[in-house]
Amino acid sequence: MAGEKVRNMEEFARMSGISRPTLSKFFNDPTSVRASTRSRIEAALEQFDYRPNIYAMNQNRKLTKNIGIVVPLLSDPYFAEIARNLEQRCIAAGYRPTLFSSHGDTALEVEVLQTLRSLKPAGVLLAPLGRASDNKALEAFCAEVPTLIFDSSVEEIGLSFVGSDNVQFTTHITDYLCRTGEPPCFFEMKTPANPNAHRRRQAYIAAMESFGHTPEVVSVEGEGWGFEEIGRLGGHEALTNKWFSTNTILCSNDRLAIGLLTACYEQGVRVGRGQDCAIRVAGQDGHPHSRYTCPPLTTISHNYDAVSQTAAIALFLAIEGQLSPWKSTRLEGQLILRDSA
Amino acid sequence: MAGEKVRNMEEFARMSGISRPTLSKFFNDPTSVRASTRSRIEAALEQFDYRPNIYAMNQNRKLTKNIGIVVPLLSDPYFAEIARNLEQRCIAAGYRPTLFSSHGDTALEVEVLQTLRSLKPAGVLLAPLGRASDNKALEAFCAEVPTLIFDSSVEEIGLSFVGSDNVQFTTHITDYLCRTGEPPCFFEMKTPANPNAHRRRQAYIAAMESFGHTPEVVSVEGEGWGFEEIGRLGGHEALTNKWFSTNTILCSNDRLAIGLLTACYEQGVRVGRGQDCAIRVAGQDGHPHSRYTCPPLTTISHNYDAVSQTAAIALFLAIEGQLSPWKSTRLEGQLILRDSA
DNA sequence: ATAAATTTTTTACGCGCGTAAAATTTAGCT
DNA sequence: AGCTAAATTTTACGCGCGTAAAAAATTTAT
Repeated sequence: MAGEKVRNMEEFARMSGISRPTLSKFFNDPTSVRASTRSRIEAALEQFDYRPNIYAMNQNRKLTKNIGIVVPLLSDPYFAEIARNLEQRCIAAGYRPTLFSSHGDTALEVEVLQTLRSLKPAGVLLAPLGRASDNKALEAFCAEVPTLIFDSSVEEIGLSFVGSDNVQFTTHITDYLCRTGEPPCFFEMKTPANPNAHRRRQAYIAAMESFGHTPEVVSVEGEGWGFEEIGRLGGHEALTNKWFSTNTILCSNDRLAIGLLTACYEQGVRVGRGQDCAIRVAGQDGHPHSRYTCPPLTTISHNYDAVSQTAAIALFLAIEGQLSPWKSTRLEGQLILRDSA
Repeated sequence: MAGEKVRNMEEFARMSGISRPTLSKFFNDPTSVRASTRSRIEAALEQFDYRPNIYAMNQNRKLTKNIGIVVPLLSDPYFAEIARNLEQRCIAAGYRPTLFSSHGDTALEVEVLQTLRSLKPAGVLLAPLGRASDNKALEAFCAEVPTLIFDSSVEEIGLSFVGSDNVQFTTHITDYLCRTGEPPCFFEMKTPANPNAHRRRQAYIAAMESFGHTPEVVSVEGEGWGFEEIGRLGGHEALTNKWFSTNTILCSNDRLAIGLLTACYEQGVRVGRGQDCAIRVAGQDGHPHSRYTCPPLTTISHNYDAVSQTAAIALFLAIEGQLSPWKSTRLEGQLILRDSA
């Protein structure tokens, strides 16, 4: 690790007494050389400080070891968490992940894809913006680069899709709410950013009807990715105008719920399942912050680990040649019972 | 933009009728060629789909256009937000930023620096882990790569330091709390992750003494970067054992405050400045989430824009040869009054 | 021990672009 | 128009490594 610096592979070949092409093979895949050779190289790496020049490496290689990870909004801890998880898995598998965020902006997402193209990645893990995505650009990109879509599906694009089973999410938590109190109203954005929201609304309606209740959907205005503020403002409006027909509110996602909780606080409405509480609020996503709201938020959580593992493994297999037909994998979530509902 | 693909610069030279060396100059810096030539090249770029191969580009260039951005924990929205801000500034200035997170782990921070080395970046914007950083590794890195330290200072390392004026932060908010109610106790981690926390404690003590009050510091156990949980558990302990000598609590940072608010909720302690409230809680940082706590958190906010602008500009100047002596810039924060205090 | 299979070495070329130096063209100015 | 300064073209080499092919060495099997 420490030791005198070596300028290039040729010099390292001389110093270590191993031919350059063999070293090249080693750095490309350590298991591709005989075990005895490998240990000789590793011993030399201890003595000398040498790392291959990544630019020269990637220049002629048909396939780099780069993997791009793209999320719609890195400042959302949910995406930050899943990105971290994916990043670690890529490193563990010997790839070089690079993190990108579309920052909730269509044009930026397209730019990220452009940047990604020039990185010549072996593969890409992409969570699209959703409704705001430039679908043609996505399609063109997927045709060029092996891309696995996660979180938010966009038709049958890319290698496969891995995400959560939104229908199960909403059905499950709706069922819980119905069994433990008044049936819930559904609180959502009128023009949600991604298709998961539509699935959740539909699942809510279907679940309510199957339980013999009348679904009540409250859709509030608001554009963009500032969900908390949309939830807060929408919450104020809904509370003031008594749009909620029952004392239980299921939010389309946790960030909206967080905003609604703030609105409730600001209107002096007590939230929780206690006798002294006026309404119950539940979210969906298992957002990292949901534990720390007041009251702590009852929600149904993504299986972060399973989603990222499934996505990563599917991409690795595709990169390594194990092509399988397009498939959609949707993982179940887990109900997290807290004080808010 | 759209049009037939061109394989390399030579082919693009033929197609556009402009010599390859001139194109090379153009792609390195568009303003370095005559305006008429520039517009001819830009016209050709509209017709043909060509982007220089970044690997070939960076192979021989003494200085790449890469800039590394390193934060200690990307899943903390505060760092995510400042990283986003820096990223945009780099792009606007014609650089290629790459985002890294140390994920709160010393070994990972060292690994990130290793990875960064092989990227041969023109410069790096680095927010160190702080106490957990491997200072020798940081020093060695800074000696090799132009590095601007931000957020959390580590001796006189790198080009310069840009961050917030923690003394001003704490003095200002302590003053506010003293003027509007009982003087605050100070709530912090016993072994904080970064040096800013020490400055804040000291500034609190100094401020209290200068106002003629007795400082009361409550330090709670807890390791790592799960500040909310540390604040919640420590909050329970402090409330149960009546460690707070006044009804006002100034937290070392917002995430700790968020955890404390949850503890208060769980113990049925009403927080706010109303008559019916038992205690007041304030934070420090202007965390993106602080608006949505219940009650919304009174805090003193970093000047995100100014910090990132100052940091970015300082780095750009250094990269472009305008070397100036090491300097520490600490920017003032702005008090944000909300319901919690 | 000998042949066969595998691995390593030798040799050699090319990737796409940066960059230097000299020759040539173009623009700016009186 | 004529001159100078600046920009562009021509020519040519090199960066560090991937990779192919053939020769040599090593390991494994018989």
